[in-house]
Amino acid sequence: MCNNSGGRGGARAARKGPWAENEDAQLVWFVRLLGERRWDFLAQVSGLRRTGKSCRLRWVNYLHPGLKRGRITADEERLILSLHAEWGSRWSRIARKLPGRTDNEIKNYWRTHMRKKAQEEKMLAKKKAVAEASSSTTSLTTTTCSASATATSSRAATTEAPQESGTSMDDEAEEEATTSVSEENKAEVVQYCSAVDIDQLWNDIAASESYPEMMMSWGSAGNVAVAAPVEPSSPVWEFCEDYSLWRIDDHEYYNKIDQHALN
DNA sequence: AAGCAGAACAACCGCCTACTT
DNA sequence: GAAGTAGGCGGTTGTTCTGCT
Repeated sequence: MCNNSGGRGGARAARKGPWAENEDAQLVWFVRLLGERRWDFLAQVSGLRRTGKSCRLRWVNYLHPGLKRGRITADEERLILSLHAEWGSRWSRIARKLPGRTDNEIKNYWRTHMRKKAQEEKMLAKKKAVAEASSSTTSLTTTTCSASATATSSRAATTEAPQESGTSMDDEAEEEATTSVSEENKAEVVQYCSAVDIDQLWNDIAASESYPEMMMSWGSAGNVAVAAPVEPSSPVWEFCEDYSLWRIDDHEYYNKIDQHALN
């Protein structure tokens, strides 16, 4: 029903594969400007040769400022386990209970860790059941298998806790340091964006027959990096350019952030 | 150092639902 | 109410990273 390329007049073939840094920067810039909506439109006017879907996914899973990077902690794992036991594969729902984690992240984590554990437990239980007298163990259902798997995994997670929690502490400290800076930066962005009423902007865009040209005139034209100096110069873009905003998991980036905060 | 296997992560695809016209 | 569209979701695949031999 919904075609990926969607939107009006999308003649160019959408680009696929890994995102380049300039694409990320471009996306961040336009999301800050236009908000997290109308992804097809955003994809079109930003000059990114990506589908709206792809843009949204990139933003939600990788570029969103609220994202927590680093390994899933023992606490998070326990939460995932219990929520998965309750809701099943409702990843987005589970993700809402884990601030800073995306459904994709949790889904991947489950695939690589938990499912394997669950399967192992299942196999063990099966072997055990076969080994034992078949008469007494006929009531071993799939449900109980997975339940025991969950319980065991949970226990395993607890034993791993010391090592993992150490990492998470570091991550949290690091994240906290970053957050304070990004808040500062956000303030700059908000200050800039508040100069323009975004809703009014959307209305104007909707009313305009030639909105792509209108947007292009802002300096997208397929390359914000080059066109960025157009008036008014965006603090977002400057920040992206100077501090590689898109590489939010990069330690070097964090260091730069800290330096930026001190200046 | 090279090769391999498994883990981790990023991205795409297809379907579904909610919303708009 | 029907049709079309945008966005969200879960499943899956492809790529990169990491540790081991």
